[in-house]
Amino acid sequence: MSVAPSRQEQKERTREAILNAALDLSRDHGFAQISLRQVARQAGVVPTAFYRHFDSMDELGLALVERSFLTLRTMIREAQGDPDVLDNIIEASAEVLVRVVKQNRMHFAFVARERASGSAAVREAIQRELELFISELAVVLARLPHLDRWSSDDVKMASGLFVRNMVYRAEQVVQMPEGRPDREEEITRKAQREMRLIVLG
Amino acid sequence: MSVAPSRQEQKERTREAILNAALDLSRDHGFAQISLRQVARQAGVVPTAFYRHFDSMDELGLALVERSFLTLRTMIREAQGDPDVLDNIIEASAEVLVRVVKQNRMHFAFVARERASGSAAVREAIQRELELFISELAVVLARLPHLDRWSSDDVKMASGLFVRNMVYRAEQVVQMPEGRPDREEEITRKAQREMRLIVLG
DNA sequence: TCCATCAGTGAACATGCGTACACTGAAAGT
DNA sequence: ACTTTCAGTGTACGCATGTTCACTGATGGA
Repeated sequence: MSVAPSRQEQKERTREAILNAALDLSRDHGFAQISLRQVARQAGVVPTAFYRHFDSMDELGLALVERSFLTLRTMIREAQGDPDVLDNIIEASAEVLVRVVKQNRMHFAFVARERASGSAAVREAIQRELELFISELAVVLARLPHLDRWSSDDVKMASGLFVRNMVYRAEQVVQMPEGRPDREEEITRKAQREMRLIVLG
Repeated sequence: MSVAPSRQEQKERTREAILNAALDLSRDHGFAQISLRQVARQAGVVPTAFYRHFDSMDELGLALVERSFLTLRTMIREAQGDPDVLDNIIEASAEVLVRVVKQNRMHFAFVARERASGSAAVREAIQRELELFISELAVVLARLPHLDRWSSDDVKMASGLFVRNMVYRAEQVVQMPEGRPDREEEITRKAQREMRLIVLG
């Protein structure tokens, strides 16, 4: 027998339901095109209940950006701790990229999609988070054998190229049909070659 | 005294007005979020008149993609003819990029924005055109001093990196405030360094 | 036990939407 | 001179939207 959830717990569950509903609907139509009522319907809640959790769709969007980048940050933190990754950053990071993106397909799809379009608020939030991510990655890259002699500007530039490439490859993985390990391997391989090109430049 | 325009001419003018209205409105809200009625209003035409030119907003979107890539193709054709560009592709192409993007700000903004989001039809059309553009650029790149010994796969990859970089820098130029030649120069310089990094890899 | 809190309800509204339809009147074909 | 064509008009429709408001009833502190 499960105990009755507390008020807080129940509210949190509904909030999650709304976030997931929005993420799910964004997949097909893009976040900017979905309506408050659609989200509420998908979340199994009446439209007005939406306002108990978010003031507007814009706020929902910002919450989704935050949640998505939490995943990305976790990824880079783990990579920093793993000695394998530091020894062999290119091969490892390309593989990690494909794996993590596959596991968090929806979040990456959201970021990749809404980065350039979407509402102004969402777009700006993503741009800011992405800059932050590039800076964080630059710190990791600076400790690489080939790059420890580069100027910090150069490292940051390489980090930027890395991340832009990641975003692009993430788009591909996201658009990739489910049961195609061959396509997946091809993407991993191409990403590796491109990253090598950047780092060995 | 101007002569009365022929039926055809007048129809073409209205078509252009609709295209420009859509491009203009897309700037602020994204193409997918603007309505048929908004476009008609901005074009100075009644909503039902829209149907005399396009079957749906999707078709309007495809027409916009086509028109935007015409600009891009013209650019690369000109670059191919110019000996300056071939001798010195990196410096020249970065400058050309910034200049052309500035002149066709709206078209580039449209492509950059709708590439990842927008309706499925528009998205796919842009993806297709972009692939085509990468192939065309690869032909140009293959004739460069450093790259003439590369495998065609490698050249195409470099071309892909080039174009993705271009799209990214175009996004920046588009978002750039009007009277800021310093920012413009900075973008040109960064783009040059990145392209050099790619080609000399 | 009583009572305040507050997550979720349900009806109502004004508004903007896409599209169907019958129309008008000038241009172009005969 | 006539008739046909057809770009653009004006009305009307059913529908989904965001937001308002008064409400309900279980939770949880007193």
